[in-house]
Amino acid sequence: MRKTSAVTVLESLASGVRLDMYRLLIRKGVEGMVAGDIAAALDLPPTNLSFHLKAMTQAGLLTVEQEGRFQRYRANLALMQDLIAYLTEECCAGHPEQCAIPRRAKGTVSRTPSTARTA
Amino acid sequence: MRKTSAVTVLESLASGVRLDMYRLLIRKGVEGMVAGDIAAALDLPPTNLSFHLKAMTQAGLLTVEQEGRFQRYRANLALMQDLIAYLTEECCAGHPEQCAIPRRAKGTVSRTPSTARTA
DNA sequence: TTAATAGTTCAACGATTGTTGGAATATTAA
DNA sequence: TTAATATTCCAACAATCGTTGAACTATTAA
Repeated sequence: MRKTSAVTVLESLASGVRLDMYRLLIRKGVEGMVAGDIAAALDLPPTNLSFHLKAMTQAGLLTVEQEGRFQRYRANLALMQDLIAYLTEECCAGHPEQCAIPRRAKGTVSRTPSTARTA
Repeated sequence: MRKTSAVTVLESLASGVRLDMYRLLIRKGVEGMVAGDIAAALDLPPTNLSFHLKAMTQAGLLTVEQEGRFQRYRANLALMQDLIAYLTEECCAGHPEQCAIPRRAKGTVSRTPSTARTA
């Protein structure tokens, strides 16, 4: 992950509203949620919801898929894993015995339901 | 971790400068770095550096310890772990088989060099 | 004591962000 | 076709954020 991407992802999580949106969607997994249901769950006016959904989708944190007149949003789990790796990269470099952050084996790549952008 | 704390931590990482600062410090582990060396490494004017160090320290992401006329900063690894747990909490709730995010065993707590606030 | 070094605080400014209502677009139902 | 529903786009405004220079405090060296 590049720095600019990491900043964009972090920005798009750094607000109470967007954090709620992301956590709501990550719970739903592959099912995801349509925009209207997210609005209802979090009690947000549609304009505002759309603003945040767009920001998060552009950051890659969410994916969208059209379903008739609904838009279904899903959390992008792979990107979250990349972010976590970026944040903890080379933690305690050269002194793994001091380090409390769990390390992933090198080359470990996990399969994800869907990483592709739908938009 | 509470939502307000998570937002504060994410805000304090959501900028190129602060992300660089954090990643620099997490590499140093328990050694940490004094403010002047951080400024030199990232080529930042002291006023600006101090502004960001303060924000990150108040968010709990960094700890400070005075050493004579120097201030030594260290990354708070425990808080990063809490944040990661918060972000991935209840991922794919009820459908672990769909989920690509690695789960931590319940009750897993890792020892960290220092979690206490020094200031 | 005086001077130098390390770092923080303050005030100001420009830039960016979040929220809102209203208008626009797209899809489905009547 | 027309009307209703779902969602996005646009413009405006207030609020917040990041950067800077100048002034300040604390510690150490001369």
